[in-house]
Amino acid sequence: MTDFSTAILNWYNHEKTSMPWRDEPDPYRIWLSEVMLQQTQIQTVIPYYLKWIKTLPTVKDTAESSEDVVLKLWEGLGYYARARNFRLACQMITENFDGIVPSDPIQFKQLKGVGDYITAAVQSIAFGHPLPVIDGNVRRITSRLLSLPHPPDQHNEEIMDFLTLHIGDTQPGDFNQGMMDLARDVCKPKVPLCTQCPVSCYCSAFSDQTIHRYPVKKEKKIRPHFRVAVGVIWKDSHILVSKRKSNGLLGGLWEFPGGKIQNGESSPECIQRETLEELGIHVTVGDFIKTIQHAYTHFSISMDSYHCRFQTGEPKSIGCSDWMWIKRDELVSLAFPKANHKIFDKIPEVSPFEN
DNA sequence: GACACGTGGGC
DNA sequence: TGCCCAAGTGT
Repeated sequence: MTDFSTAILNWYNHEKTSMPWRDEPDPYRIWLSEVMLQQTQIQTVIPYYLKWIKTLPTVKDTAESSEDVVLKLWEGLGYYARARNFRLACQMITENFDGIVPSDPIQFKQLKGVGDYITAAVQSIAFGHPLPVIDGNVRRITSRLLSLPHPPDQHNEEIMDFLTLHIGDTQPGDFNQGMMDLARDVCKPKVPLCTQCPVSCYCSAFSDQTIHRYPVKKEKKIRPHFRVAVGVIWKDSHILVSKRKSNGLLGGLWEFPGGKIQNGESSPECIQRETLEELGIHVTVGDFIKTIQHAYTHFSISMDSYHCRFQTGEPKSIGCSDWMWIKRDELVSLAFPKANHKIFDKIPEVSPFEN
């Protein structure tokens, strides 16, 4: 136990904020919270976490659930592979470990969606293994403590050495959470509150008055912009939705058929081409509905939507994993990316092609 | 090691 | 408004 680790633990025990999974004895629930917290802030996670443990309270429940149920619970959280992998990992535990979350870090890390961070977090918090977590918060605070001269990704070894020196073997979970909480609440990205920091006396950047230089930033990349067109395809009072292939962007979620607009192509032409390519059907394009702007992390889109009338062909899953005709009111029960809800809100109860 | 992979909030 | 940031993992 070093003076530094004592300062972290004292701060943590005094300032500890309440979260539904904090002091939770069940490794499954701690693990679920860590999966949801990847690249996602606490206030966003809380309602999703509570809904999940109410619906799927144990490893066995998640292992026996369907992918659709899991994606519906995750709808709006983003990074949907997390949900698919967590379900697969629970199935692995049911089959190989008798439904018990492994307390051996080597075995635990074999599970789908479990990397260095999740392993260290769950194994330290739930089982007391002295494994340091390295997340975005820890990288930032360590960059400042040690005045690391390059972006933190290039200093993994120094960061790990520093944490290994201080984590101790009596309260590794509290130390890890203390480091993350302190970095989040005090050693903030833009305006660090150094006067409130219990470890400023150990901080190289603070003593040099160069906090603002750290962490050293990587060069940023430009994000491409895509134009997309989709059709709300009517056959009598039903509309057609297709399910995206289960890997890749928004994998396994339902959407309106459509795709990227090609050079020189109009939105209606794009919809006719995409519905033929993806589903093997012919449609006519009717009234324009609206255009939606949506920004993802690595690209942005503008999406035109049109009412369409189904003409000929029997839908086939060519460029998608599934399709179905649904009534307008059934749409609310489906897993849907947020952008498509904005179109859904504009859809009338009855087909615009009815008399 | 670089890139794909979502979404909401802050300023 | 546009850009940055947030409890990472898989390929």
